[in-house]
Amino acid sequence: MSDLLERLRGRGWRMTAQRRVVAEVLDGEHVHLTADEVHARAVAKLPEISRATVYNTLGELVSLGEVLEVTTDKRAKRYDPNAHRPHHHLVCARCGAIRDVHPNGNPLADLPDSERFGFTVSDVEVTYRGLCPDCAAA
Amino acid sequence: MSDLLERLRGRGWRMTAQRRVVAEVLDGEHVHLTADEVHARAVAKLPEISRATVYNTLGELVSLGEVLEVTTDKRAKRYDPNAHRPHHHLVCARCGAIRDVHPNGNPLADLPDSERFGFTVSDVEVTYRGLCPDCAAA
DNA sequence: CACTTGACTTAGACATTGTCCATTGTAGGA
DNA sequence: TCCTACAATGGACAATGTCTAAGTCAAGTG
Ligand SMILES: [Mn+2]
Ligand SMILES: [Mn+2]
Ligand SMILES: [Zn+2]
Ligand SMILES: [Zn+2]
Repeated sequence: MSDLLERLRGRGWRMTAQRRVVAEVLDGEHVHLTADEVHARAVAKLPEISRATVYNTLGELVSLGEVLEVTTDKRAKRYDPNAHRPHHHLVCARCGAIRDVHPNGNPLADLPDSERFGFTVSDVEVTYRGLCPDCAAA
Repeated sequence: MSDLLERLRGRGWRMTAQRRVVAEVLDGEHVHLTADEVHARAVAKLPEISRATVYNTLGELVSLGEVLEVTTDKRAKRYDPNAHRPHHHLVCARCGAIRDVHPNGNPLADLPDSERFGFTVSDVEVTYRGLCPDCAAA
């Protein structure tokens, strides 16, 4: 994550202990934490960090394009550090586990003009749902 | 919507003024109202209907498969009476307008086994985003 | 290194969306 | 018409997210 911290510093970010900790928490593959989960993990490293700062920092990271906001469930937004390789999501309907996936083809091309209603279509999100191996076994 | 009411009566639903009004509100093409929007429209027809009843009734309609829950924005769930023809959604990123769309192809087939991580994949949701004609003009 | 300043953090109030429960009301059958 | 199980109600509560006023501090300046 020092890559991320370097980029942020280069963008004029003031480097604080709080921001460093949030950036550290958002590291890894298939990481899709809610704001409160980020806060809980950040508190473990920096007990006095506040909820508001976690929300603020996540919002800034999203604005900067360094983190994606994903809404695979109807409850809380999730924050995804894998912002550099476009991808979609596979979600377990039972336990909520989320994996990054890279489907073949281009779903944008599958939407004919007659189904665009004059919209300028620029983006598409695909969410696959099913049961993860553990939940399917149970 | 008397189709819907007939089906519901056939399923043993007790018919109340409240349920009738909620069913009436959920009629039409490209209808994707939030619970509070449904409540506001229901109140116009039946002033004493409560918020809890609207939530309860929507939940029941979803359980019965007569209405779909869609989460095209990160705020409130939306309720979609078009539950009988599978479809996806096209959303204006600026004003939130939502249209039902029917893309070509089968996105499930575009997810290779190597990208399924052992999941049993059963469903896929596709959300197209862009600007509606009005918002693109502005 | 000390100073300064505006950006950052904090705690908690507030807002929105949704759920739950005890009480009251009523649809529909006997 | 009466009964009763099911439904509606209002309000408390919960979860998630936003906002603000006041205090704090990173980092540039000299
Ligand atoms: Mn992801
Ligand atoms: Mn729809
Ligand atoms: Zn699972
Ligand atoms: Zn629009």
